[in-house]
Amino acid sequence: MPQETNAENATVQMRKGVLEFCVLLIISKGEIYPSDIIKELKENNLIIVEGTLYPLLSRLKSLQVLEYTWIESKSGPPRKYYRLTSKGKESLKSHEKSWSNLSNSINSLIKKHE
Amino acid sequence: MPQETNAENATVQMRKGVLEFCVLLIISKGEIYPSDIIKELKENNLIIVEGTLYPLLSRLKSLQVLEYTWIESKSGPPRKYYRLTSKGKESLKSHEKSWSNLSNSINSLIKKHE
DNA sequence: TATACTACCTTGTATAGCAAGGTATTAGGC
DNA sequence: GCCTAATACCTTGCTATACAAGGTAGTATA
Repeated sequence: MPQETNAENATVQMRKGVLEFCVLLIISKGEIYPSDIIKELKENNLIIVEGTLYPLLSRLKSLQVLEYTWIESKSGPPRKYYRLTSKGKESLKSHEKSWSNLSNSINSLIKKHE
Repeated sequence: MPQETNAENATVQMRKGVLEFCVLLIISKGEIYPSDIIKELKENNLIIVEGTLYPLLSRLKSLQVLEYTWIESKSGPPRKYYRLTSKGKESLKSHEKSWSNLSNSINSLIKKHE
């Protein structure tokens, strides 16, 4: 149902803009497969679901920001282990700048208006 | 055209999730009309255009987060001066919490992965 | 061999930002 | 008085993307 009025909506909206950044951050640590990316995001209070992550990973793959290798699992079907390409490392850097600019802007707005 | 690959896209995406918060912050300082809201956002490096702001203000009005008064201008057509309702003040508080949670989550992700 | 679990992926819907274009009021030059 | 510019409000159509829900397939285990 549309037109949420409750408080949770604020959180949801804010998280949207930074998901790609968070995913790049996590992948930058080392090769990882989607289900574990979701787990790690949740541990950091950043909720995400499969229907969001898979299209995001595909998009980043087709933009040559990410690449992956199939690796067999000992406890189930094979997994796609993702890593950053060199383009991905550049992209992460620019996300980091964006984040730092954005949080500076907002923190200064907060200071001005309290 | 879709599928931006350049660095600016990161900034654009991130700003999206926090626009409502920024607008509430600015209005919380005192009555203000749309064109001046845009000016103030720009001064804080948060680009926004009319086609984004007017629908946002209407939405917040219909959710009873904002209210406005028409005030005559000495240099042009009359202006809608917006202010927060009591519901709006609550909403601002929850946005502030969301912002603080989100930036904590992300900053801890950054620390972990550097 | 059937069920549970893990892992991958797709489809349809709603939201929201933006580009572009439109209407109306006032001021100022002539 | 009349035309142009400036200011201010608003709408339409498009696109991107997050999510809910549901689907496919490989592996383990009872």
